[in-house]
Amino acid sequence: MTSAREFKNEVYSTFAEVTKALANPLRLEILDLLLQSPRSVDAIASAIGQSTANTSQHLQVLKRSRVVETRRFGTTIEYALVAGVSEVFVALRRLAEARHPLLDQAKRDYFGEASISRPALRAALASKTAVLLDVRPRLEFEHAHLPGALSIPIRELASRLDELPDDRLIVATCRGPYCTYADEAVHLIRASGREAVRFEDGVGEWVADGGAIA
Amino acid sequence: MTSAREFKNEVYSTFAEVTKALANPLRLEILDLLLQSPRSVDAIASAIGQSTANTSQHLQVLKRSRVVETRRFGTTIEYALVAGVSEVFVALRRLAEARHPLLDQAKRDYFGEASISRPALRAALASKTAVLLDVRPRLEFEHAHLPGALSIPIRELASRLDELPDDRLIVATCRGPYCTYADEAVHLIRASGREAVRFEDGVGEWVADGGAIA
DNA sequence: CATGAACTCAATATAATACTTGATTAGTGA
DNA sequence: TCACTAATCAAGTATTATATTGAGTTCATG
Repeated sequence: MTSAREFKNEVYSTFAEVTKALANPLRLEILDLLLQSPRSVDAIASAIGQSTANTSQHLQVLKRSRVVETRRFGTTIEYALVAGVSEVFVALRRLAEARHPLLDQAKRDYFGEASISRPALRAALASKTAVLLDVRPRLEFEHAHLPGALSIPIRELASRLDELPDDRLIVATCRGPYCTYADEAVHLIRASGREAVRFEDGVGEWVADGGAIA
Repeated sequence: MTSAREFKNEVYSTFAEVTKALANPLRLEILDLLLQSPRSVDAIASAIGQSTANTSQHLQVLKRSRVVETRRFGTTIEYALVAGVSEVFVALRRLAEARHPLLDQAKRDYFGEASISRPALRAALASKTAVLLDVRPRLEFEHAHLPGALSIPIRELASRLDELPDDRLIVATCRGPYCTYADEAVHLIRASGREAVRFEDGVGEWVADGGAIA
């Protein structure tokens, strides 16, 4: 019979297997990507700027602690978040931001763009004074998006600016608060003479908080 | 001007400072203790069965990542959780348990005790067919407890059994699902001829979920 | 100001992690 | 079967984390 102390050791060690999987910047970046949609190893590797081998090894770590799961399609293997992970991820990010206001500061310093909050966005959409523009790649948009959002991937935006109304505020959104696509979009749209701001959160936060998705 | 990649590195590295603090079994056990009430270094050290020096160093890690904070009282220094941490901790524990059913299994195998769920407890308390007994140390009880709970610390329970009603179900609760005091209490109370079960969660979970506290 | 208690710090040995390189496996299609 | 692509594995090195020991602080009290 094991002692109560051994039992505790086992419990907290098992618990720590999950937290250790989250204890690495690259793996957090990977989870942030997977929060949007499942991806292949190669796609993740190029998104985070790492070698395939290194990316694969990080993915093994996440898989071993059952934070992600895999499906095979021919020669490619698709990694996806396990249910329940997105809630923890978003909660953790909130905590990190509350403890380190510099995160927010760094973002502001770097981009200097205006952003719109969730309640303000809701109000603006309801009164039809704004439209929501999702600039993520088509696949991610199709996987999940906010209701009423327009989809123009950032790569196509420059050539499709004429699809945007010019009498409303354009609210650009992408993966999350650290995704820079929305900021690029704001630049582009403003250059065309329209008004634009970025959504201060992102699709990930909204969905994790139970926001309706289409 | 920093590149978008450097900005991302900074963001996820800062983020990982928090997750790294959680990536160790002893530190998780410490957080589980602090979820109940603030404590001195010595108290934590003896609770987790580690040297004062080692405990102090783990606490420094938690403090550096701003997961805990300190207050000095004379020669003793009290460590406490920072606001927002308990939510993350409980969410993480849920995820860990969902991924590792063995945790639950191990608990059941070891204790073999019956437990009562939250809705069932609410109903039983409302109909006055059960009383809730909190067996944590007095200080923790005073720091926060569930409404209507009776307080008899586990050490005093054997000599105070006559304070318990003998016509109602006694529901024992302590810190959390891995705290073994509640199981010991159930043993003792059953030996006195009364009916007893443990509460399947613990005070920590209930409070983190917004349950009313006295 | 000397003492003891509560805690922190510094130095060390050991163990675990991260990233690279190059080899290997699994599946696809000519 | 052969070549090609996607992914994993294995080995080596550099870095980082952990627990122990013993010394050093800080503060209340006589």
